[in-house]
Formats: sequence, C-alpha cells, structure tokens
Amino acid sequence: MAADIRINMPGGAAQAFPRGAEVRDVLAVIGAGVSPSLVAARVNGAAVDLSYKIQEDAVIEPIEASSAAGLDILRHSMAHVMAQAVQDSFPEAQATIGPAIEDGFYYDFDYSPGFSPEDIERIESRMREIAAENLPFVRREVSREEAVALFQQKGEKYKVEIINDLPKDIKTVSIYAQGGYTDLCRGPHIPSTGMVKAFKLLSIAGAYWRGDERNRMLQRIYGTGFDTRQRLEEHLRLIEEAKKRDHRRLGRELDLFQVNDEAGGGLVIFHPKGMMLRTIIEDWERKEHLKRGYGIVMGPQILKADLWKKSGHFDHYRENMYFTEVDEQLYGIKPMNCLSHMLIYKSRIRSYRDLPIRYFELGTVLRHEKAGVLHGLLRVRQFTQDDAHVLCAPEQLNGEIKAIAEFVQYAMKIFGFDYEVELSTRPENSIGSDADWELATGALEGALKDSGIPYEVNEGDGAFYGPKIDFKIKDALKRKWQCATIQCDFTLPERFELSYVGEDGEKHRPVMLHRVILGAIERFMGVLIEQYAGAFPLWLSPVQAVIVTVTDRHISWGEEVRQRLISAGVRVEGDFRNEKLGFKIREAQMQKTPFMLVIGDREIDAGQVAPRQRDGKNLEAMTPEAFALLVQEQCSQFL
RNA sequence: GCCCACGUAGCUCAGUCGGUAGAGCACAUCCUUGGUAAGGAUGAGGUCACCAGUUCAAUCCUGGUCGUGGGCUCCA
Repeated sequence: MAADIRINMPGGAAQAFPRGAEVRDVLAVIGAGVSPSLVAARVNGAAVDLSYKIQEDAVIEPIEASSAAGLDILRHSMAHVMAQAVQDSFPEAQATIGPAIEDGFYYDFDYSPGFSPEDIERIESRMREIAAENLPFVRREVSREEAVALFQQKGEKYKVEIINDLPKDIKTVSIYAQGGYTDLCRGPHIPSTGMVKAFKLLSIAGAYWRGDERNRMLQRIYGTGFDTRQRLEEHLRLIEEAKKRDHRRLGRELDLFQVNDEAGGGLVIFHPKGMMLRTIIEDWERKEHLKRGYGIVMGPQILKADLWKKSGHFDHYRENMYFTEVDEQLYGIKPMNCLSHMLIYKSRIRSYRDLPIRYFELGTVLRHEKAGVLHGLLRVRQFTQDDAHVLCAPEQLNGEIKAIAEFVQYAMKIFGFDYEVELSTRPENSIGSDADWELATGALEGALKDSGIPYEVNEGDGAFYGPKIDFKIKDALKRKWQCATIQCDFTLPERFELSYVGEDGEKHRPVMLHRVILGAIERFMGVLIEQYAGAFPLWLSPVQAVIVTVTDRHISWGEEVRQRLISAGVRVEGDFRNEKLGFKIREAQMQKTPFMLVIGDREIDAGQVAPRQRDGKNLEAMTPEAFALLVQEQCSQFL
C-alpha cells in the first residue's frame, strides 16, 4: 500500500511524504534546503546517511559537518578515503579498523614494510585525488556470509575476523563503497568524497591488533580533519602553540629540572627553581592534610622481600619492582608506600574509637616502567606520591571516600584544573573475594553518586587489590593523565591481619583506602607547568619578583631592597648586570616572572621600587615593605 | 617491551652526494651607564651520541648499543 508517512523537524509541523522517501529529499522540503555542508541526519534519533529511505513516521534532524556529530562522521569518512588511498598505493596493505577520534581519525593497516614519511605524503596526495573525484559513498546491506565471501575474496582477513566475531544474532552487516574501495562499516558516511577537503596526515605509529600486545603490530596513520580549511589551519596552529607549553621545553627554559641520560631515563633532577615550586606544593600538601586529620608518617625506601610477599606485591607487581640485597637478604625497593603504614597500624592494639586512622606520606617510590613509556615529568621511574592510607570501619567507608573526593575537588580548584572522573572495576589478575570486590566497588560508586560527581565506568581497569576512582587531568596536547585516585582495599588489612576492638569487645577487620590527591608530584608539576605555560600564579612562582636596576649606580639600593624583601618572605632575585633596562625586562619577561621591580634615580630618592607586572602593567611606585604586603595579600587565599 | 622517526656547540638548527664542520641565541672579556621585550666589538666553545664494520679515508654508508620524540601495551 502506498500510504504516506509523516515527517517533521523537532518542534515543526509534520508533512506527508511517500514511504521510502530519501532523507536528502525530505530535508530539501522541510529543512532550509540541503546545504552543501550537510553530512547526514538523525531519523528518530539514529544517525543515517542522506540516502537513507525513511519507512515510517519520523522526526528528522539534519547533521551539519560543523557539529560535533557531523565532524565525527566526516572524519570517519576521511579514514575510509585514507584506506582507499593506502590500498591504491600499497595493494598488499590490509585494512583493519579506522575510527574517528577527538580532533581527527586514524586507520590501522597490516603492512610489514611500514610506512615512511614519504609514503605518507604519497597517501595524502592520493587522498586529494580521491576527494577531487567526488566519489559517492554507497551503502549496501549484505548477509554475513556474503560479506565474509566478499572480504575473503579481497584478501582482507582482518575484516573477515571482525565479521566472524560479531554476535551470532547479527544476520546482516553494512558495507560502504566509494570508487573501487569497499569497507565494512556501520556508517553513516558523508554523501561523497568531495567533502573531504580540509585534512592533514599527522603521524605514523605502531599499534597492536585489537590493542593486545600479544597480537601483531599494525601500522597506524593518524590524521586530523575539519569541515573547513580555516578550522584545520586553526587546529594546526593550536598544536604548534601547545608544543610551546610542553613542560620539557619549559623545564629547560625556566631552569626547573632536567632528565639526564647519564643519570638514567625516567629519573628527574630538580634544579633550584623547580625544587622551589615543588617545595611550595609539598608545604601546601602537609598543611592541607593536617587540616583534615591526617598524621604525617614516613617509611623506609627498602623493605624485606618477605614483606612484599605477604602483601601480594611480590606475586602481582614484581615485574615493576627493583630489588637489592643487603647482608644476603633480598629487599624490595618500595613501589608503593602502604607497607610501612600497615606496620604503623599494627604497632599497637586499635580501638573503634581510634578510627578512622589516616596516615599521610610524601612517599618516594620507584617503579620499573618500560623504556618506551617514559615521558618528561609525566611518566618517570622515581616519583613522590602525596600518598595516604585511611583505615576505617566498613560503615565509615562512604564518608571517608566522600571527604577524599571533596579534598580532590578543592585541590583541583586551587590549582585551576578541570578533570574527568573514572570508576575502574575488577581486573583479570586480581586478588580478594567476589563479595569484597562488590562491596568496595559499591562503596566507591555510592560516594560518587552521593557527591553528585559525574563519572564514567572503566571495566576491568582497577588495581589488583581493589577497585578505584581516578581523577584525570589533561596536558597541553589534551592527553589525559591520572592524578588523584581513591582505591578501596580489603585485601591488605586481611593479609596483615589488621584489627580493631569494636564496641562489642570483639576483634574486627578495618577496611583500607589508598588515595593520592595530586598523585605523583612530578607528574602533577608537569601538567601544572603546561596548564600555566610556565607563567605560574604568584603563590606558585619560584621567583616572584626580579629587581632590575637602570644603571650601576642603583645597585646598592637594589641590594638593600633584595635583603628587605627576602626578610619579608618574598622570593626575589636581583638583576644588577651591566645591561640596558629593556634587556633585563625582556629576560625577566621570558622567565615569566610575575613582578619586575624597577630601580632608578626616582626610586632611590623616594626609597621605593616601581613594580611592573608580567602583563606589562606598571603599578604606582611603593616601598619594599608595601610591595611585600601586596605579595602576601595576593598569595594569602592559597596559603 | 613493540612500531616509526630522530641524535651536529649549553639551546635552536644549517651542512658535508665519504676528505675530521658553520649560523643565531646563550657564555667570557672589553667598550657603553642606557627608564620598561634584544646597544656594540672581540673571543672561547664540537672525538658531529657510543661501539664495531666497509674504505686509503666515516660526522656522512652498514650493523649494533644507548638516548630522545610520536604512538601501542602498561601505569601515578
């Protein structure tokens, strides 16, 4: 029967169309015409191609290339075009998967010679040809068997594997073809390759098939793409800008730290300014922890291997640990701080009245990280955690987790970070009973819900001893790094036979939380440097002010000002070199110093300094003591 | 650990299609004493990452080692 269907835009009036009307035709009538930047549409909420034939009453929404969903579709289509270009130039390359990602796309190929930078150029120019041909993307639904046969005949064994691994109840799959290239794909896609105009291939990398290191290493080509050339240019410019914020570059330029081959990879050497920054952060930590009822403790760097066996680390974490021998006894260099804290708890009988007990340690740990993962301050082999272990009764768990989550949120606000929260559940290689895992996971999730913190669940990503909540912040290139984490642990209290005497006079087992707020100080500093591009707020600046003299005859007042400011607690340096004022200002500016204190004849006569701010603004001249007060005031809200 | 790329002065980078290297900045000395983002001159500074091999000759070619960068796996 030829009954019409009724279709409307959200909030609009429905119009009648013949059953099977194509999306693009419908939009031409009820939309504002079909714009050239239209990539697809949502029909009753599901994204479909413009060629999709509508079979029932529907609400239809256009998807423009400029929207988030549109860019996703566009980039996904770019990945297909890239795959076509690769197979045109390298017929033996097998296509695997190629999704859109944030800001771009990639496609993984099995191609053992690997791609060279020249190959990438060749692929890119072939992509431009394909785009110029303006080939339509044609969708076809085929049976599983037909699809397997098709890809088998093309020699695409990865595609065959993907189809064979689909759930049994899926009977048909969709394939998309543009020109002579056919790919297995759910879609939707842009109408034709002509929309692929603003893209750039960025890099080539290895990636394991299905993300498993036991599998074959594939060749991944990353690209970025946008709906317009302007947006592409803007994005490429932002990447260049981000590179200038790289903490490794700023670490050298601002003389904060070094990582030296001679000393070893992943081992950070802090210079005075970097250590000043670190000291400020650590002082802040101690003060904030004392406010929240933590006791500051400290354990040794090495503990007997037997103790690591007892804790389970020897069995589950050994490959990440360093060992050493002392008097023919094997010792493990600590990769975590919990063991000493266990021993502190066990040093006497505990009552329910003592709980919760919170031990805080700025604990330096060593972990054997694989060479390929080391990265500036963000991934190192020796680092210091702002670590704490909270031992409490099970019924106190929820409150403790919430308090920690609040602490984290406070810290993130102080340091000016946005963050994402993930809940990680039980991994494969884990210890402990199902019941405990369930209880612990529930406690973490419950606290998140109670606190109204949005989070995502990361299945199977927990620590071997318990589930965890991770807080992640981003570096200049938008890579996510885990900083704060809250981990629930029923196992360690059991292994160490921790107990407390309850109200009932009986022994009970406490629950333990491992948690860090900033995480690793090194990593946190890395992201912090990138966050501020090295221009730290006054309270964090290693050098808050530089005294700059106009000529040599101003040096003695400069020296006096320096002494007086140091006495007043200002972190100040003097630049009394025989250089022009402009030169010294420029240097202080490039060092991103918050204040430059200019001293010339006028200032000496008045017993003052003339502060110039990092932003170029000059303040009224004032006495050194008035300046010290100003610094104190601006820092007081953080300290 | 795996894939790809890279390693030349403190930093950023040229360069040599095999005959032991150059710039700018930084550094030192001197001149200059200059009021808000680079004053001038002179000078010093490099086993061209390291170890083998090929060659009359290697910074350059080949192999290995170490390190770095971008990813993957893993993780604070």
